[in-house]
Amino acid sequence: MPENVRVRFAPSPTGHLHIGGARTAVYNWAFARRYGGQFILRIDDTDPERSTQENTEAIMRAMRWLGLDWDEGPEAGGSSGPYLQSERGPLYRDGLLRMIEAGAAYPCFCSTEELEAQREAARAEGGYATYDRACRQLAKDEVKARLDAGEAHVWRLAVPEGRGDIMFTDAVRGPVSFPAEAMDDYIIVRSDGTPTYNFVTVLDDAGMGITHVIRGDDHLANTPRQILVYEALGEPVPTFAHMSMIWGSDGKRLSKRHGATSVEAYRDMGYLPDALINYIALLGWSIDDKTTLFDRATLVEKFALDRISKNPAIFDPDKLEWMNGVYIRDMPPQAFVHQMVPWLDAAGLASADDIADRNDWFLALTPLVTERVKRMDEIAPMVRFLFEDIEIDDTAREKVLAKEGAGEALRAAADALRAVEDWNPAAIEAAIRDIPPALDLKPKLVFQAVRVAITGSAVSPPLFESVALLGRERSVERVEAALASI
RNA sequence: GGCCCGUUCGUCUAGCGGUUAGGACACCGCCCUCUCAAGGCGGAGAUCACGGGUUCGAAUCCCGUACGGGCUACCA
Repeated sequence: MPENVRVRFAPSPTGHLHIGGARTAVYNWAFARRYGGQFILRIDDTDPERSTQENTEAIMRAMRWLGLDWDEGPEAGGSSGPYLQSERGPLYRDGLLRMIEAGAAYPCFCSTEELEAQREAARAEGGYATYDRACRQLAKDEVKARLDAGEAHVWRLAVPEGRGDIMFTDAVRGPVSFPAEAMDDYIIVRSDGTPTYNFVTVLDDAGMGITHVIRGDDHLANTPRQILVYEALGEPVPTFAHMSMIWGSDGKRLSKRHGATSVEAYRDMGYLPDALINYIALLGWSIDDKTTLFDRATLVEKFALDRISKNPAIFDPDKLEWMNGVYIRDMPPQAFVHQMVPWLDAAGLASADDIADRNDWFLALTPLVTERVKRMDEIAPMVRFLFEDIEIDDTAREKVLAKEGAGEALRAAADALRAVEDWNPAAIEAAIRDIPPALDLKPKLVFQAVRVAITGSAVSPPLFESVALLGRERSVERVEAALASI
C-alpha cells in the first residue's frame, strides 16, 4: 500500500475542462483519497498565447462542480507553491543551474536550419537520434566565450554516455523499455530562457514531491526523457501510470463533432455530477465484472491503478444519459426538488421562493417527472403545462380530439371533475373511469381526450396526478376550452 | 522513417492456462399499463485482429503480421 501519496492534476488552461481531462482528474483524486494522500492542482499555463485566466477559472469551477476538491493549488494554497507555472520562473532557472552543475545540460548554438537538415538526414537514414550533438563536443572555453558574447543558444539535456535502456514499470502497462540511443539530447530551455514541457514537468513534479504521475497515454513516450531529468537531478523517480485516451464514436479524437466535450456543457445539459463521475470513472477502469453503478465513496474505496484498462475507450453519450436517468430516479424526492430549482427558474416557470412556498406540491410532482426524465433540462418542457397556459398541439388535436366521441367525453369529464369531492388523484381517476362505460366509449379515447385537453399533448406525465396538481378550476377550464375548440 | 503502446459482442468492460467467454448501454420481443416512461422477463449480438509456436489444454504465455494510436517541436 503506497504511503505519503502526492498526486497532481496539471491542466493547461488553453480551454475548458473536457471529458478526458476530467477523467485524469477523477483518477488522480480517487487515488489520493484512497490512500489518504494529497491531491494537488497545478495550472500549466506556460503557453501565454493560449492560456487565459477565464479558462483557469472555468477549470476550477468545473472541478468544484464535480466535487473534486484539491488539497493544494490555486485558492487552496499549500507549501509547495506557487501552483501556477507562470509564477515558477525562478524555480526553473534554479533547475537549469542544477542540471548544468550535474553536467547534464549543455548550451547549443545550432541554428534551426541546421537542425532541420539533420532531422531530415537522420530520418532518411532510418536511424535513431536526430541531433548530432555537435555542441556537446565544444571546448569549454569556446562555450564560455560564445556565451559571454551573448550568442543565441538553447540548453539541451545531455543523455548520459553509455546509458542502457531506460526502463520503468508503468502501473497500468507493466514494464516498459526505451532504448537510450533513441533519446535525443532534447531541448530543456529555449533560446528565450523559458523551459520546455518535459523539463518543467519534472521540475514541478519533483519540487512538489509528486509520488505518482497518473496521466494520459500521450505522455508515455515522454516518460523516458523525463526520467533522465529526475536522474540528473538526483530526485526520486515517481511511479508512472499511463491511461489510454478517450475517443469519439468514430474512433477519432474526442471533439466538438461528437457533441459536447466540456464538463460544464454537460452540467448545462442537466447531467448530475455524481452520474458524470460514475460514467467517466468507468471509461477505462472497472471494479469487477458486474458493478456499473457506484457512488463516490465506493469509487474511492475500490480505486486501484492496476485496474485501469490499457486500451482506449470510446465515449458513449447514450450510456451516460442512461446512467444520469438512474441517478435522477435514485435521488431522494426532497433533494430532487432542490435540484429542480435552477432549471424551473431558468425556464421562467417557478422561482426558488415559489418552490419553497409550495414544497409539498413540488414533492408530489417529483415522482411524475423523475421516472421519465434522463436529464434535468427535460423537466421544464414536461411540466410547463402545470405553470403556463397551454396550446393544444396540432397532431394531438388531429389524433385525439378529432375522433368521434371526444366531444362527449370532454363534456362528461368537465362535469365529473366539477363533482369530484376530495380533490386527489384516486378520486379523480374514479370519476374519469366512470365515463367510458356510461357513454359506451373506449377508455383510451376518454383518457387521451382529457390528457390533450389538460396538457395540450398526447404524451404527458400520468393523467390523474397531473389533473390533481393542476387544480380543479384550471382543469375544468381547460377541458371546457378544449371542448369549445373542437 | 524510427521508438513506444494498444487490439474480447456496435459501445464500455470482466477474464490474468481448463468458463456453455460473464455483466452494462444500445437494439429486438413479451409482460405491466391512462399516453410516455420506469420496471420485470426473454432474445439476438464476440470464430477473443490475423498467422505461427509453447502446452495434454491458450482469449489468457512467446514470436511475427496487419490495423489503430502516441511520441519523434525552441507545443503542452
